[in-house]
Amino acid sequence: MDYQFKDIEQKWQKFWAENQTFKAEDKSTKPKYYVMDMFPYPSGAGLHVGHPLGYIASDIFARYKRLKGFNVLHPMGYDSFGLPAEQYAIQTGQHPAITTEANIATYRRQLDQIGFSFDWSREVRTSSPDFYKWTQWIFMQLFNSWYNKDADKAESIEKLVSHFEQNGSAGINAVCDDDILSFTADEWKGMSNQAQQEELLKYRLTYLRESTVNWCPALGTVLANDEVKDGFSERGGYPVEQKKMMQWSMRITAYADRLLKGLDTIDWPEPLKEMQRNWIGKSVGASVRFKLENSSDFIEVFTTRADTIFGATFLVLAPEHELVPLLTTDAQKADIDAYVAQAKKKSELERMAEAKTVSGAFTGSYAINPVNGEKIPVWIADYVLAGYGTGAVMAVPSGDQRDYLFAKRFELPIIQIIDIQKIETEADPTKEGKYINSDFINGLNYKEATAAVIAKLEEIGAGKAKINFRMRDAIFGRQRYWGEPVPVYFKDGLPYLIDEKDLPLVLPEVDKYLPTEDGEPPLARAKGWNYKPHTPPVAPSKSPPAGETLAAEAGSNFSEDEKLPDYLTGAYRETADAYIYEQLRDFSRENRKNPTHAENILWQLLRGSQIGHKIRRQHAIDAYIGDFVSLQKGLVIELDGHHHKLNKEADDIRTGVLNHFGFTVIRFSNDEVLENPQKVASVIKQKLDEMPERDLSKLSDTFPKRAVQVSPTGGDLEGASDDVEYSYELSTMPGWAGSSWYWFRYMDAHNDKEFASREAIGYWKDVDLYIGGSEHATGHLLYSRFWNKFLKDLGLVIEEEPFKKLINQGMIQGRSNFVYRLMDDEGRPINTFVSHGLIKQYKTSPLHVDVNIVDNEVLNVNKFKQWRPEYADAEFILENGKYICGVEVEKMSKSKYNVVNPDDLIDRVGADTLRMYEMFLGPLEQSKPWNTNGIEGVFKFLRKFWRLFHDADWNFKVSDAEPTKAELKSLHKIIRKVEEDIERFSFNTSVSSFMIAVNELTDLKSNNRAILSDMVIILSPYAPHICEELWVLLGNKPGSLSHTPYPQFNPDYLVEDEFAYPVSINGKTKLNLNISLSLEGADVEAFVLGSADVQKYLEGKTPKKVIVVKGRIVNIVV
RNA sequence: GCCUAGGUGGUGGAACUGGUAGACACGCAGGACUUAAAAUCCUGUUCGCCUUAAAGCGAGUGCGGGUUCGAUUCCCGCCCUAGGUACCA
Repeated sequence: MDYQFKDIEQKWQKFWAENQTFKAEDKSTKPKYYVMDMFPYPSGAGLHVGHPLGYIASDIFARYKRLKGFNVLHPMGYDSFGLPAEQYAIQTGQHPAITTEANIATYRRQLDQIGFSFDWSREVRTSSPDFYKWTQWIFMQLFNSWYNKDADKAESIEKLVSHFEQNGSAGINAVCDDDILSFTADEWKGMSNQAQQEELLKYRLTYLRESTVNWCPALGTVLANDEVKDGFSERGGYPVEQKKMMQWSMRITAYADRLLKGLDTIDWPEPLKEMQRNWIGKSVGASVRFKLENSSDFIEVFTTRADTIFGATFLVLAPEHELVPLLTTDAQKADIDAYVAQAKKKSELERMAEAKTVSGAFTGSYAINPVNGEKIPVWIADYVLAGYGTGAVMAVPSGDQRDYLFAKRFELPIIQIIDIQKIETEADPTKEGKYINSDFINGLNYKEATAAVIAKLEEIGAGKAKINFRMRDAIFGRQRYWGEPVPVYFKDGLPYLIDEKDLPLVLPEVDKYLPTEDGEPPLARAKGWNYKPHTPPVAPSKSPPAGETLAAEAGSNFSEDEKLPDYLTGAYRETADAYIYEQLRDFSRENRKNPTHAENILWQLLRGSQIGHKIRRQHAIDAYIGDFVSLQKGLVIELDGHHHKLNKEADDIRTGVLNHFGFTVIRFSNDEVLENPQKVASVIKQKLDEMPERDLSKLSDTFPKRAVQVSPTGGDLEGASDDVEYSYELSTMPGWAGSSWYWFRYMDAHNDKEFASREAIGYWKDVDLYIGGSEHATGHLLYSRFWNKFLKDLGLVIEEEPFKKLINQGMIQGRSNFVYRLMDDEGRPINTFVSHGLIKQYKTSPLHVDVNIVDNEVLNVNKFKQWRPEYADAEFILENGKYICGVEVEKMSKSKYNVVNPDDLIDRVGADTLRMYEMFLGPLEQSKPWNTNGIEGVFKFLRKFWRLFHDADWNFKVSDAEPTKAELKSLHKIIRKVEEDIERFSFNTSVSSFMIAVNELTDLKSNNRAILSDMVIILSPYAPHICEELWVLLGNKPGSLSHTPYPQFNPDYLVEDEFAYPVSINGKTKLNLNISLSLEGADVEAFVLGSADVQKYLEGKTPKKVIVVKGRIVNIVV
């Protein structure tokens, strides 16, 4: 039979699936090899011909490694959370899970028919609760960790708490927020739980912070920096604006240095490493404090050129700098205000566009240069960015071009500080030469000067060496539906982790996938979606309550009130039912012992009956604990921490419940209390004075009592606890959450106890080869490295880096074809089309034409007429009887009719041809336009290969004779070549070599079993279907090919007796001479010079010199 | 501007550490088979000059220089293309 690719391919795809041929073994004596692809987002459009490029390469590699005796893990999955499914859901109401499921089915079908050797038993989907359970779990570990700079690793938050308990904040060197408090151990213990939690949040590796975010109103979500291009969303191109929002962030900056250092240890493409280095943006320099002339305040600047400090003739602040109002003198106020207002109005784009114009304003104030006491003016200008460094620079016009232009524009002094500096027309940033005009560093070179200046600054306390990073913490949240819910709920405005037992926190159903009317994320639409803790939320790190002892230790002012009333009697009993009270009692006691700073201050003014009303602290009412409560008047006074604004909805519910029970609620912010506690106290007093007295004796009647049965088996207890509900975090995780750790899940994809077992991680360790696109350079690939390092710090994984070797496959661009429609004199189109070579003679307009009806730029005119009804009677102006189309390289997209679908090609020439052709196209890493021209060549090659095994009538026929020397030479050449090529990922050249080998064997009329058998093994990674078929025809067991050993290369077969030496004269090759390889240099020279042909070329001249490179070349110099 | 990669026939591309530039394939041209087409096979194909032909001569890896017996490969300067990035102090 002729080569029947369709039957063969279907047969073997079925066989592999049924026999799980490619299932990786969990335990193996073989060495491991982990080959992974960047898993796809299953989009609705399905695969185009560019997508499989990387998958084919990794599949060839995986199959090759199996032949080489490795236990290969080669998995595939889907990055199935994401925006497109959600956009589609918004438009159609279709649940994203359904769309995603359907798209995955399409992807799977398309992948299967290319014949990949994936271990599908390990498939992962980031949107599956089994998977995102562990994404949430890792989030929880991040929440429970802080970064210890001294140990240079992440540690558990318990460790930090125990340090605080023993030593206070002293001796902690952490990566954390700027506004951390400093406190003693006693002060720490004296804080309320609320205050402690607030403080700890400043250390956690995932934390809440008000940050300026890229808000896209059209998409209703926040975008990462790399999703915004020039002020517009990358997806959809909607405008993006800056907005302040409370957001979850990941403290990736803690790992900046390790992320940078790690790059030197991994085998990744240089451009990609460079992008990461830029993104991290480490600059080594110094921070310097410039004292203000008439104030104790100072301006801190960051500089990478501390050595130039004697050339600093002014300071420049960003217009947004916080000291600007303070610095501005009355005389300059109008100028400064105008400039700041103007700068504010300018968008990022305008600022960039005006980069060349110099503008600024003088504040009127002066600062003192710490090294020489010079008085220098302080200016503001928008070339200084608030977001980088300290938002202030010391301007050295002689060395920095921007400072130079600024100095020229505003006539500020420019001081030459290096002897060889040329500063007549522009700044000269040289580091060569010796310093002048620079006091104690005069005569020093750059290195010495930098060290000397920093030493001096440190000595006088005016600065120190500092390293600055450009990288910012990564925002970790989207106001979107189709993502992982964050395993957090809010209590009193502070975030708490849900219990690990409650994972996965499953994405709830909503009626619409849009934000709510008041701008809350879609998850706010989920009915009754609230958290019910198993125990009241207490910080996990808290020491167990130790009754009076702890209270005594806490010292402080809480002695008299501390004696707890019997909880079953008295007023407490009146306002909370017994069960809930029991639940809340410990918690409210806890709070009382650990008030926030503001609570503490206010309590000192309210306690007892100082204001004429009896006030209770942390009093339980129904399921809530009021901060301060007057039972007589029915007033609840609440103090809000700064996280409170997050939780307006929860607060409203709370207020509603309290109102229901006859309480009025008034709120103050912590800031109000801290600023003016007396005023707050007097407002409270006034309010209480106005309110009528309540009849407390009737309170127990009006209070709706539940029938409480204290039962160990639950029952009503469950029902009762339903009321203790807290609002979940409503944003979801960003797209990169699941992809930041998925390679571990493949190692142990069905584990429901751990994200992956220790044994699995211990065996597979890391990814040996990772193939994917470079578009993830600063997103996925940076975050993955971050999470990997974090998990390593926790001792959960082994390697510091996740991906040992990484290859970027090039982008496959589209190649569009055009036809040229003729226009009449008025520019109206006529139904006549002009061939590309003739368009200069006519007035035409180009139109995209479907590339599938064009073959080698020749339009199939009949198919074109059928393509669109309006072209049915189109006419053509041809050249040489053909219609030639124009060509342009563009992105592959439906609207440009240049999408080539792998399904069509597989139907036409088969998967094996497609696989080999995609490799044959060129180097894997190079971007190139797709061009189907030429696929025939590969198809012909496979037919030719098939024919080697068959006689003229297509009967299978091989000979069992001893292989000839020529056959062995062809075989061993290709054995070595393919080995070398695969190891250096040069797949295109090995396809060429296969063609050469098959051409040679065809010429030799070889059908030798031993030779062909090895050929089948070598070719099988590239064209697995045809090889499996031939393998069985050769008499082997079906399916055994994939794990059969790769043939051993034997150099003996390539040894030659003779070599055709190219003989060149003065470097120009003139002829070839066959010379025995047993001859050494001098003999070769004698042989060459003895040759009559050579003498002819020498024309009687005597050679000056003869160079002989054995086995390579002979060159004669005359 | 800066960083990184790259620039080779009509096209995709090959040439491992300096050693016969253009492998392999497409396309194109000519031919064989066929009533014809498809398929298949054969020959030629870097450019220019010369020749009936065989052969020969010259140029040639973005441009200009250099090192070398010999450079697509190494060095210097420049031009162009792609990707990244930016008032980053």
